Amino acid sequence: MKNKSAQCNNCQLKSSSVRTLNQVETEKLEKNCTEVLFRKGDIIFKQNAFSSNIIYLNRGLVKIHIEGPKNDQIIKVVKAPSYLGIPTTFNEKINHYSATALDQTSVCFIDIDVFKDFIYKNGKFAFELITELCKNELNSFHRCVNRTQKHIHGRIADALLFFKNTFENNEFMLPFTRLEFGNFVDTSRESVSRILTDFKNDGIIKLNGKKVEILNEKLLETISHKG
Amino acid sequence: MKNKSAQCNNCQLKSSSVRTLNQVETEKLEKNCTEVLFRKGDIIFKQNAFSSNIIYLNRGLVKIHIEGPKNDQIIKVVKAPSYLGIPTTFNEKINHYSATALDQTSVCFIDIDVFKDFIYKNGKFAFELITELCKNELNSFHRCVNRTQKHIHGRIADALLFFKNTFENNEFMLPFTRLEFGNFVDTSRESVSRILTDFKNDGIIKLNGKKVEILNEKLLETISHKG
DNA sequence: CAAATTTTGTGATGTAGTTCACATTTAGTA
DNA sequence: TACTAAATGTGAACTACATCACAAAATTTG
Repeated sequence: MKNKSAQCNNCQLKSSSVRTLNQVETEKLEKNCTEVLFRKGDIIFKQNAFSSNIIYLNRGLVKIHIEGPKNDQIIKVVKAPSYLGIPTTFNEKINHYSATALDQTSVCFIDIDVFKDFIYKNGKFAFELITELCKNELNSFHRCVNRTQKHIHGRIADALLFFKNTFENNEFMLPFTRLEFGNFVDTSRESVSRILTDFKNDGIIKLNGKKVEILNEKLLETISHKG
Repeated sequence: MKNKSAQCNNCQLKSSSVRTLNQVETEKLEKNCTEVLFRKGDIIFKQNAFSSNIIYLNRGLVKIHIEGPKNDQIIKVVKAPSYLGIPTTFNEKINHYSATALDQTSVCFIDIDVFKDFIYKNGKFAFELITELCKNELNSFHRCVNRTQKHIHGRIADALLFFKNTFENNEFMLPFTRLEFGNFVDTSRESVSRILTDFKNDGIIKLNGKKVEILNEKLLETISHKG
């Protein structure tokens, strides 16, 4: 974990809400914001710990996960640039979920009072934030429906297509162990193994450890739709 | 469906955001707001239809549901007073889910531009709204984890405790058919039947059709926790 | 109020996916 | 570079629920 003073003014990775800030506001943000680096596996914030800052993901990939009654569940995987866990920080004393870096990751910690002040005083800022929160809620509804109603083959197909989109490439390294993959799609690590080799044997993907190449995207989509 | 002109100023059921409005703003709201009554089973808004208004539930009980790949899934049951489906209306062309009245229900349709204007110009209004959206997202995460990780007995126990809380009474009428109950807890209607009679036989509830009385809340909670 | 329709309960059967067990492989570290 | 620990693959047995089938209630409607 490494600390840098933030350079919000020159930052190329502003959120749509931060882009609404004027010069004076941006300087205020800069004074109340630190950039921190995390390595793969580092915990950025932890469920049940006190929440203190608004966290903005500049660079890297992060998993958001909740300790459930049975397993750790990976609710979503977030790619920079994006806010991390506004709901868990905003007017909540403790974090309702954890965030863990899946690769080399850079994060801005923003003072929550400064952030709230922007909401109060800058209508555009509030508006952009609300828009983002609404999008998140819709996504989480759809993810939940898919999680509960699709069979494993469909859910794993979904996950592979999701990674294809986030890495913007047909070939990518899974940022997960098989167990984590299982926690992402609500199955056991054994089932993940079995289904990935199914897909490999059917010529849908090329598979070598964590390296995946999607060979037949169409078919993956069919499997996703049919559940 | 019956239409009334709204009386926002005297309304006793204001949302925390609307409570932040001043006299002038409240009058503006009143001019751009109509109250509509729905009966049990009426659709308030429908998935894939164009979304047009912010909808505030004054009185009654509503189910929010999404058509999934397999079943209709009831995402949540909302009790008045509360906003209905801000995420689905806000900056989205079409509704991502449906809302259906579970009993006699009264709803305010608020012009979306007036609503957006409040966000831009009244920081407190925006702040309250953001707080509410954050709470909703956290709830939906927890619900999703419970849905996917608990066994049916646990999920049905959860649902019964939820109704106990929303009706604020140990005795209540289920607002659901067994099929809807199944869609609420992700099972078949048959399993709902079986497990409710299990609970009845174990003396945990008294059951007569849709009428339920919780006799052993402690045990229900244990079942809920153990999954 | 009688007929038609929807809702419900319950047994029998089927199955998707879990869990267990153990052999390999891979990665981490002293 | 060897030694240890973690991650992975795969067969076999098990199980929680789903699905099917049908009878009985309850509700709706002409």
